[in-house]
Amino acid sequence: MSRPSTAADTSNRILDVAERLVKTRGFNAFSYADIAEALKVTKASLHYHFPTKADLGARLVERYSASFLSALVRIEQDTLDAIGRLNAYVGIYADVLEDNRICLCGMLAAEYATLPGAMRKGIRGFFDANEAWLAQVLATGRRRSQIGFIGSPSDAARALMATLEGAMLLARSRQEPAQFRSIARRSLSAFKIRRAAA
Amino acid sequence: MSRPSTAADTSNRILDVAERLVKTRGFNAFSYADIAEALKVTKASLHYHFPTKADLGARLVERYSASFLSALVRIEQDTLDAIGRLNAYVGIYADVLEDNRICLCGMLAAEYATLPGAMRKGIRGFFDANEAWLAQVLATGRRRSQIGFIGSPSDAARALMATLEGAMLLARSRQEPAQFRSIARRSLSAFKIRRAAA
DNA sequence: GTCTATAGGTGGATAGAC
DNA sequence: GTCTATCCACCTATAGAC
Repeated sequence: MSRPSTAADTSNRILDVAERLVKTRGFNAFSYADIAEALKVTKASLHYHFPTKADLGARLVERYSASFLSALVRIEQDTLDAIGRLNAYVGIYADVLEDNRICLCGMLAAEYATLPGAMRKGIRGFFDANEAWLAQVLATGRRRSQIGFIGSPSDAARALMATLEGAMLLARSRQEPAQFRSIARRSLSAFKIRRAAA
Repeated sequence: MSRPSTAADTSNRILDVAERLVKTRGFNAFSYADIAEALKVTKASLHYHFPTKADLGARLVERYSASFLSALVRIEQDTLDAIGRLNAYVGIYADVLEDNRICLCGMLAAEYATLPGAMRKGIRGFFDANEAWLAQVLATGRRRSQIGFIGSPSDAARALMATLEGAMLLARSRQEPAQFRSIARRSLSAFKIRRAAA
């Protein structure tokens, strides 16, 4: 049942390794040699698929963003309640935190000043799309009285994103993934409506 | 009035440049050559003051941590109100965000997996001390009914730290420092007690 | 304390055979 | 598409003169 390896397959395997390396070490702290060793190919082969590291990085952000956004679409289809949607959103982050990794775009946001233009643009796009999705979930949830919060949906969305990204950084440097979940739970509980009577 | 330059002076000037570079580009994305050029000395001279880059990095975290903590002590002396103290705390972060910089330890937290042991230890110490200070301010403020929040002071402190660190990342990658202030204001307003009657 | 000079290694990237 | 071989720039770090 093994089919011949295609360029797309190889490219994706390269991106898989690169993504893991960026999430753990950062874009500036891994090399083609690292990927070559992991895949048991030579550096020259990698350059066939991604001529420059900037190409690789740009494609990486693009793929990560697309996969993240399609997960968001799925959440909206599968879950109708606002709290449920927010829980699922946090769940995506929580999954990443395993094995000493953090959000790809969170890591790249730290390295932002050193990255090529295409990557920067992709990172901004990721955060913009996340914010837009979250804001829409929050606005809808408030309109339906499923959640409550002060201020604009965009402001609340931004604050939640910032908290989650920061919590990943903090939790990883302390080797305490549980702290991420604790902070996330706390942030979400702020949206819960306290019922008037028991 | 110019006194002869001492080793301590030179070391501090080196650390000043290094700190700026780490805050903007990260520890892995600057070199002795960058510092040498900025200070108009040779790379070899730098190695006299800091034999290895790991030495430089460790000293950097140490100095940053000490300076940050002494600022916290000053806040506690100068400001008695909990809200005032939290505002001053946020102010320290806000100042850093100028010129495309972020918190030194926030940046290093992202690069954590690639850093030498001494730096890692220093970063953990920074976050631990920050959390302890914040938790104490929150606990005291709640006891005096100056602020209100749910859960333990430590949990609230961690969440606030995470939000501020994440907000710096986000605001910088969007070139929108105002978004940091907006998120910070929002976080602090959650601690404000809503008075029963006007 | 700062310099010149250089070692020894690794980075991204290319040429050309297969 | 993958390989061998190689280039050149840059990195951290050291030796030794001044």
